Amino acid sequence: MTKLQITVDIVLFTILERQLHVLLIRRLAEPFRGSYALPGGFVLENESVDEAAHRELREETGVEKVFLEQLYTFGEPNRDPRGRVITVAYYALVANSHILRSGTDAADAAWFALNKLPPVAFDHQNIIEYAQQRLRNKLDYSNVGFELLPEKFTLTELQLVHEAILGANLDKRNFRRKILQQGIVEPSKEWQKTGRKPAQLYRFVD
Amino acid sequence: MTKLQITVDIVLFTILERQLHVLLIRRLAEPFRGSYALPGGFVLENESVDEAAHRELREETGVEKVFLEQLYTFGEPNRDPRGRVITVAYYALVANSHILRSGTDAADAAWFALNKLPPVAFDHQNIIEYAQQRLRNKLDYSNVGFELLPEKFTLTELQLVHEAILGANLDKRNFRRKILQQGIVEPSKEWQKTGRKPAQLYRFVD
DNA sequence: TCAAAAGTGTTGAAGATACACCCATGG
DNA sequence: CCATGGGTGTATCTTCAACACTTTTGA
Repeated sequence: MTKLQITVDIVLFTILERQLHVLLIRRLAEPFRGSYALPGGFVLENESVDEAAHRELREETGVEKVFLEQLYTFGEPNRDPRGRVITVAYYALVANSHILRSGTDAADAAWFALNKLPPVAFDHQNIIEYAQQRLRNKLDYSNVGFELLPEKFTLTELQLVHEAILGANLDKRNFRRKILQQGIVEPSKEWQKTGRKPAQLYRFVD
Repeated sequence: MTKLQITVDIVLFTILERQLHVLLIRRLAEPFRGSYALPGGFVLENESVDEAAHRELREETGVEKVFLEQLYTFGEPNRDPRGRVITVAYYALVANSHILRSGTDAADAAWFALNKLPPVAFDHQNIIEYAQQRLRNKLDYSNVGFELLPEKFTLTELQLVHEAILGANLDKRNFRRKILQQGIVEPSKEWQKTGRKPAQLYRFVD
């Protein structure tokens, strides 16, 4: 009897060039050596599953203190050729200002746009699609969009985040009205001066 | 090193006396011997986690072919005093016309209204609350309510299901209009004759 | 004839959608 | 001076919420 094992896998999203991207890591070991896979690893004896997800994300990508939420548990008997491995999938969001640590674990990590994914190991393609769907749904009834932005942001940047997640264009005036009358942002005293015309920087309020 | 184990636990809902009820089973073994717990058990080597949930539900309650959906995975290290046990929680819905099998496994199974739960073992109280919340949310954007009714039902019965899940009263005219214009029910040719005035029996259409 | 549950429309408020132009700045 | 992206209002439609009486039947 082979031992049953539990892993966590994390779908880490960010926005790059107005598109939703996912972090993948090239596998150095068999099986699926050389192909890309989600960051993740085994759950240790004395940590919760949530802690394992945070730890693996930190070890493999250097990313800490991010939004991280459990997604679904994938438990088909043959999803991993090494034996019986059940994985608890998570998804996480980082602003693109976060920088990936270049360490041994993260040696070959890279961001991929969702419509340009390479072939991925195991059932990770499924997991990624499931995460994307969850993120879209969640955008409707929560403030999850802010997790993909730095502390201060313009309303146009926020709109681009929503458009990237939904994969659709939104009307600028309707979007701004909706966000402002929800009262979930407040103007900071700063203006973004990098564009043609200065733009008001906002901050998320809880 | 103690072996890591995976269980499934199932929150089985039904409607009794206009109230949402949960099925609990009295434990015959330590720990928590004599207290109530959710039906569930260990995931076997060659079955998927979903299959394990279906199997445990069948074995412990006799219930088959019901709506069953994964809820959340609870993985705190000390949630089970026997050792490291991670549980994948599910919730399931049955019409109250389904009858519990009286077998050895289900010897002491009983339905409890959600506001009259006895003390329950492990972290099962949490799991039940989580399931109730999920069910409420799901009612808004899905047809999950029909799973708690027999094939043919009156609109008033459907409304009572919604009210039981939401814990609130609904306006009859608004409710009926909403359901009918969604086009998710069709009138059958039968009428329910048990009440004072005959009521149209409807059927769910997909 | 009375009690109980079935069935049926309208109105007002709020929220969502569609739509186009002027402004400030850097190059 | 022009190209770029920032910023702003209104009209319409759809959706949701509030609200009360008549009908059929069994007891």
